Amino acid sequence: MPIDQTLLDDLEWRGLIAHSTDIDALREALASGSVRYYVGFDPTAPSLHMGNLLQIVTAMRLQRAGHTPFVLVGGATGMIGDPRDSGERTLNSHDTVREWEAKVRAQIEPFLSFEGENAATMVNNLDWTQNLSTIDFLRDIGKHFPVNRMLARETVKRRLEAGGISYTEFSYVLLQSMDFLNLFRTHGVSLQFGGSDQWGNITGGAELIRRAESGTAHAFATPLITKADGTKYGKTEGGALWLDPTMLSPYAFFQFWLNAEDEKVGELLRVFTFLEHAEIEEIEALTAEKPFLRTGQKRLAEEMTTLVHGAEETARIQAASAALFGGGDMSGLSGETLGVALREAGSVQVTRDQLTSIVDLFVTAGLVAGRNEARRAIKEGGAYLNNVRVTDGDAVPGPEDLVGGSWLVLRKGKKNFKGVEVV
RNA sequence: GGCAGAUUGCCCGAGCGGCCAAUGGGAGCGGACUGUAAAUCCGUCGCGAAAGCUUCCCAGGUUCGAAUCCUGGAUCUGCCA
Repeated sequence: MPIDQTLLDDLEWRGLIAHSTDIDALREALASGSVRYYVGFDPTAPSLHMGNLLQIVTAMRLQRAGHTPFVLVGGATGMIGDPRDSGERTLNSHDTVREWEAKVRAQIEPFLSFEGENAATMVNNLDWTQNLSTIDFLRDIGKHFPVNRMLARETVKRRLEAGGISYTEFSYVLLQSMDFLNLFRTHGVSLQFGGSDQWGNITGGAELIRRAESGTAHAFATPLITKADGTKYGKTEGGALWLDPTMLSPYAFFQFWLNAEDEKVGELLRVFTFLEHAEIEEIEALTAEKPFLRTGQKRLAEEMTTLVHGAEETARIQAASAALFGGGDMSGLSGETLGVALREAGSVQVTRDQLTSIVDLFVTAGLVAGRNEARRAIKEGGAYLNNVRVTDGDAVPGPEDLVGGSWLVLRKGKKNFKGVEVV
């Protein structure tokens, strides 16, 4: 497979290199042949999320450019958990980690190619840690880590100020560094990348390779994706932007991207999509000129949902969004069209004789947490039945309210739809 | 091991015997504006239609009455050993 010489320029253009080791050395390495690189994912949840997706997409870029991926699922590091600012993690049980490990692994696989000259390889750091003795670990790995340097790391400093850190999490960097060293030794892996929050762990590995092997390893980190105001990105009402469709519906996933801020669309298109430079620049210009068209958001949502959930699902969601957000009057929609749309958005089934008050329907459909909240929404004028503002929450919808013969369209606020199918 | 301090709703943080379901800020939610954007402004924000019910780390106790006082326990922080 020929090596794409423009890879690093492309990564830089997209703003994907927030930190790196010697960039010229990296450029040279990437130009001279298929580089074996690694990126790791710890099974700290049953699904990957938006932050991981950025790493996956980046791994895809490198593979498409001719380099050879080694994807590490951290069966061992997942048992420990890397230190984060929010405080000490709760350790997960062996069984839980095993289970999540399998899920995460299966989730990553479709994105990479496991065939051809630069086929991807999945590795698990449990393989080289589970039989490692503590003494060997301390002698072979620990000796290369001056505690004063470890203490100076940003994450550790913040944790020390914020109340402390366990020895377990403090040691995490040794494990990840050892992973890089091990992959360097056994597979000739010479490049690691990851999120910028991992930069300390990543350079730890490069440093370890230098000390232990006198070898040269490269590394870079992708930027942290934030909202326009600098706060954390990737949150939906339901929590994180999970890739697992059972944890976050593809419809909600699509809506997340569709609602991207104007100021962020260009950046998101650059880092997350495979669109060509010219096309992105064109979209950026159009977004700046006519933001109300939301061209960038639509394209972003389409690209991302297609990547994660497939083209068919994306087409269904687009049709659903068009139906639901198309306009005020629903009466013209057929039951079939509406049914498809509402099943995407989320719906419940109710039998004809189970039809209850509008308040209860909002609760049943899961649009609100309780009847109080439903009544509040109605009082605030934020509750709609078939796109008509609800004034009397105690009213019970009758046959004349059924759109397309069997559907009630509930809406809370501007964009939260749920369907009730009356059967 | 000793001493001191802390623990309040999703988060931060007031309250220090009745007027406390608990000030304030943030997040969230709704409305207005707009474009299913941002910013802004307004409203809302334990459960319950209401009466009322369950809350202020946990378990007891004092009191007519406790988030507020006492006892024991848990966890965290600091200082000393």
